[in-house]
Amino acid sequence: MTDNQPTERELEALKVLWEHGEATVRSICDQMNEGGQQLAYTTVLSLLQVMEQKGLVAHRRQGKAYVYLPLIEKENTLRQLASGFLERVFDGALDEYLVHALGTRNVSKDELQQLEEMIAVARQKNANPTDQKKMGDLR
Amino acid sequence: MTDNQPTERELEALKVLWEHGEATVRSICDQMNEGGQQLAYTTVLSLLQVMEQKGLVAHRRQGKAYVYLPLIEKENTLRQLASGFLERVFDGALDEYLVHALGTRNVSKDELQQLEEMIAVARQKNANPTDQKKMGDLR
DNA sequence: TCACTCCTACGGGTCGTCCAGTAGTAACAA
DNA sequence: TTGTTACTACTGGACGACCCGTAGGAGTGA
Repeated sequence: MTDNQPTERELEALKVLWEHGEATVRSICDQMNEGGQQLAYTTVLSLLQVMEQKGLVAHRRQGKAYVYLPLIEKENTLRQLASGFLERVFDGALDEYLVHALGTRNVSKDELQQLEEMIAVARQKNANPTDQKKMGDLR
Repeated sequence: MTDNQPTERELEALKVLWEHGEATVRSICDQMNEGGQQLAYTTVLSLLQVMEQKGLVAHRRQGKAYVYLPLIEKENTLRQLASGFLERVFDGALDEYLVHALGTRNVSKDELQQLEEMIAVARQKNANPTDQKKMGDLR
């Protein structure tokens, strides 16, 4: 049913909806344009109409305006986008991705800290305490 | 001039060219189809013709066939794609990206190890910022 | 009633992706 | 020579994503 992945532009609109729960076309348009780009009102309206056809959003009338709300869940969507991109561009090699992402800009100390914590968590998940067949090569 | 980023399909063709240095349309087509998809020969040819117009590749005649070669560099291209995606989808939050990418599948011990090493390198760079002002130009 | 301002609907343009159909050429057999 | 096979490149068009100008409807104040 809903294996329809949003395009990148559609994702922008979804972000607004996820943040606010629901929003009018005008409000979505304004917020999408806060980042510097200038999309016409009708462009955003068309976008939402297509998205509704795909089952990504729904709308209800409020006065003379439409209020749109998201139908798909944020976490799932982002996860699928992240892994899809990783697969298509870096053939699934997470470290390859990271080395390029890290190469672009300076990463703050805090960010590095968070990354390390995430890796620690993943490592714990990985380690299955019941079958420690091998030596203690915890690094 | 060449700020023309390749699309995802174009990137597939570029990967083949980066790996082999240069290749005929037939050979590129075959290798793009190894992953399971089935693109028609003419599809790949059209793709390459468009890419040539964009300045991403060039070709020379070899017998009756065309041999294409890449005009843009791999590392730079991947870096720009990685950071572009990160920016557009995750608003630049590397940890956000990682938590979703990690959530999709199991990450091997080796991969985690490599990730940690990369973070260690980044941390060092942070501590000693004088000698990588030029990182962006070099690779 | 008229002008103004907001809204949605509609049609069309550009670009990326894809391919069927077509035409050219070389090799080889009848 | 003729025609068949097996390659090649080229052309035109379909479709979806993205974008917007314009038309038309509805409310509001003068």
